[in-house]
Amino acid sequence: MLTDRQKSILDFIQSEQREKGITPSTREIQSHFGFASQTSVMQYIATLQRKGFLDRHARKARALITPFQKIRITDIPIYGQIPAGMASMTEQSAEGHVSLDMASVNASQNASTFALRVRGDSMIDAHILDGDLVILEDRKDAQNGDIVAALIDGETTLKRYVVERGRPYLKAENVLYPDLTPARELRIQGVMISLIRKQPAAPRRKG
Amino acid sequence: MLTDRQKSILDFIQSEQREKGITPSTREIQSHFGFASQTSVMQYIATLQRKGFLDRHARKARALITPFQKIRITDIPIYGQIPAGMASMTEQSAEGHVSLDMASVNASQNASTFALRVRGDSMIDAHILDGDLVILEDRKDAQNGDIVAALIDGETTLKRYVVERGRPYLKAENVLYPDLTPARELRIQGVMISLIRKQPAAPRRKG
DNA sequence: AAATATAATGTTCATTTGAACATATTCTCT
DNA sequence: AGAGAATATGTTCAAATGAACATTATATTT
Repeated sequence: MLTDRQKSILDFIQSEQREKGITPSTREIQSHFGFASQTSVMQYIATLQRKGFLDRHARKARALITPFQKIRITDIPIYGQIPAGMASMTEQSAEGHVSLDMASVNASQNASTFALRVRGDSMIDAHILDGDLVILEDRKDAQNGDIVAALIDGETTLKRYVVERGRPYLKAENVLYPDLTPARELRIQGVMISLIRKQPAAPRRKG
Repeated sequence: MLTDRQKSILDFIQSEQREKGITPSTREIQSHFGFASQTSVMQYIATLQRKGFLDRHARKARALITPFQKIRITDIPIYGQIPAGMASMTEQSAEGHVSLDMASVNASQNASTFALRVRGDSMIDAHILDGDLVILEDRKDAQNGDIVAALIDGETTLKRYVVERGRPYLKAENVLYPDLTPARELRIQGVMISLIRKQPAAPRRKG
């Protein structure tokens, strides 16, 4: 799709954008590649733009827009504990954010996502540990077998959603924990799509 | 920390950066706020910079750097299998990238990182599954108990690094797998700092 | 042999853009 | 009352920057 030369110009623009926070001017690109004329650069920019590898604002300074900027990076809000009620699940109550590209977490284009900090080991057999960050898609429906954040009888938990003989219940992935069958209602707040774990540093001694 | 007016100027710069991909020029900021003089803008920029809310490249066009850009988002290359030899662990041999903020993966400022796609279940007792993406810091030294990618007798694996009576070996976190004691050499290629898992969609039926 | 895409040079121009200077008003905190 | 910060104006200048024009050369494809 791109010639070697074209790719190297694009790479340069991207790396400058990354490292310095601003895109290079035509003259900076020119001098980096040792061109005797800016026109060369203008031609490369035009080509890259035509081929869709670069966007820009004409007649503005340093107004190149690299695809790197376009990698859709989402800011996912992290909730320590979802309060009982969706209304309060606003940006304000978030305890932080994690930023990453949609593709790496299975997120579909339009779905809104949020993250939960896992407390306890009730999902340990699903290899979800205390402290893990679980990323969920904001959905009200789940398939049998999905791991969901659900509001059950006024409290929110992360469990596996299981339907048996038409009746849904929440299953803990730890034999020490009981299944939760909803007395009144079972409201799904999100479906798990991904997990992020920070590996703790090794303790002084280890068995 | 910031006055209302200062905050509104910063907000404008950030929102332009987000929406258009480039930061506004002083004159654009001027006209947006209806200032009769650019000097006002220059003063705000100086103040925001002094207070640490804005960075910039002096004497360059559209060279403001907003904190939003500063969330250091790293592109971590993903290797399917580390080839036996560090030389070939270049960007070229990467099978993809994951982009996320350093803070979410425990990465220290200067360390270089890479990711490995886990194959097999030899680390399942450490809750690392087949298909998981393990993020490692590019380090040659490890502490007893760290999970590492290591080159042992010519092959690379992900195992726990254990030192016993002064002798290091690699321990699988699965009783079905044997410990690996290096016959010749044990070269550490990286220390695990984080893990990313894509949760597979629930299968049709689930037990 | 003709056509087309890629790659490069040299020059000139108009506009965009950041920067500096002197000055003034309002507000808050001593 | 006075100091200092925040907010604002008006003007001028030099440098940075994108854009256009005419030309040339080398590949690759038709």
